[in-house]
Amino acid sequence: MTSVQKALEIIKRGTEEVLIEKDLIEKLESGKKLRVKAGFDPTAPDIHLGHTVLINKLRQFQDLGHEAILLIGDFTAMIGDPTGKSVTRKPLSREDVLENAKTYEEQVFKILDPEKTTVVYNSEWMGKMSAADMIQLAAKYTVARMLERDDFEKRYKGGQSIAVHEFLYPLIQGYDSVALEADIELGGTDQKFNLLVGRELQRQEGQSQQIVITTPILEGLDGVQKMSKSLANYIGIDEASDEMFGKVMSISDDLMWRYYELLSFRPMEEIAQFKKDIEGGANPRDIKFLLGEEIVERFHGAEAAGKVRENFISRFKNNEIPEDLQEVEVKAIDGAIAIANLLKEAGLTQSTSDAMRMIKQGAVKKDGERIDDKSHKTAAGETAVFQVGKKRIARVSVV
RNA sequence: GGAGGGGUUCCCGAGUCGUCAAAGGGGGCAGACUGUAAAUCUGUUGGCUCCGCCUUCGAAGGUUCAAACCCUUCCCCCUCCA
Repeated sequence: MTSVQKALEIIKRGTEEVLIEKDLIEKLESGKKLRVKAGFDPTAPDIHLGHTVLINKLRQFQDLGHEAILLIGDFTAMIGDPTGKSVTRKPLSREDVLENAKTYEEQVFKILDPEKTTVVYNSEWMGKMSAADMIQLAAKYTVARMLERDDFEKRYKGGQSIAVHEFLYPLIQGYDSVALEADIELGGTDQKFNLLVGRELQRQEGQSQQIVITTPILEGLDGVQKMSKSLANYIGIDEASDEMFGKVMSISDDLMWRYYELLSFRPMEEIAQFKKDIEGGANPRDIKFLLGEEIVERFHGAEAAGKVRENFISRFKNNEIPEDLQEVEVKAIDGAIAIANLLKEAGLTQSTSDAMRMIKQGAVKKDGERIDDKSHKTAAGETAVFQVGKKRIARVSVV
């Protein structure tokens, strides 16, 4: 296998589409250091593993010796979001954008090598553009072709509104590729249209057209819907190591392979071997341990990764209470507090009604002892570990 | 501008004056079984000072002993016509 073939194999792993593969091979064969662009809107600074699929791909290019260009879409973010969501997002202030971008960079550099990454802001060139320039840019694309975009088409046919400025977003994103002379652009599958506009604009400028590589949208912990904060099915890269590990352990075995493909840097041959091991009787849980450890190591370092498995086993298998758990203080009324109120005040249940339900269902434990008496009280001065189910736990002091 | 249809608890979706905190499904949570997997079974899914009470059915008023269901006004959404 030639080095180009090897590179191609790494690049294609876990991607949805590569357009056009033949041209990619050509670019790789040229031996040139390729400029690989990936854009981010600095609107939501909290990155979760779903976002890292793309960043991982960028990292792989870095490892292959190419130049990673992290484009922060500060210009676009300041105008507002065009994705056709019913609620128009409020435009961000310059300060918000810069603040978010900074957070973004910090998080992204847990995956990317900062030394080999070029960070650029599209306000750099877009901010200088005059109205006349903008019109000229708009002249390069037709309405008919704009309407080819999936969501535009749907909305147009469905009689829903499309604001004129929404047509400008693909153009701006495409122009970014012209300004950067990108060889390759990475994006989620939902970005495909925008990425292709980049190719078209580059062609008109007489540039070599960028290769478009789309990555799939990662499923969340439920294995069905896309990972997102609002669906509460995500693993944030800032989460505590035990938490992160626990969440990885909670995914289904089927989903594990998806995560391996998109989130792990282990070679695919090794992953294939894991599958064989399981067929031969290995416990899938142990293979999942390895995935969890790799992910924890990436975001928390080797030391943290060395401990998570042990913590996990002692807590869930041996039912031990973890050492560093959340400490909460709760105020007593007349020298004591009823169990339902304590749980609610400690944030372990949503309401006292919810707490009552949990008690009835046998989900509540105090220092490891199940509590099924809802009139149970805890006196002021007492400190105990309270649990609701397996996941909610805290050390509560009554004051 | 004209005609019609609709807004119900996290989502979908029944209900159309009392027996409705509101069927059913989905999702969530919890218990059992496990590997905090899957599958399965069970329970639960507005709030509270929790064997009882309080507040919900787009909003505000009104009729009634009693309304999610009837009336009025308003807000929003959808379909068709122009």
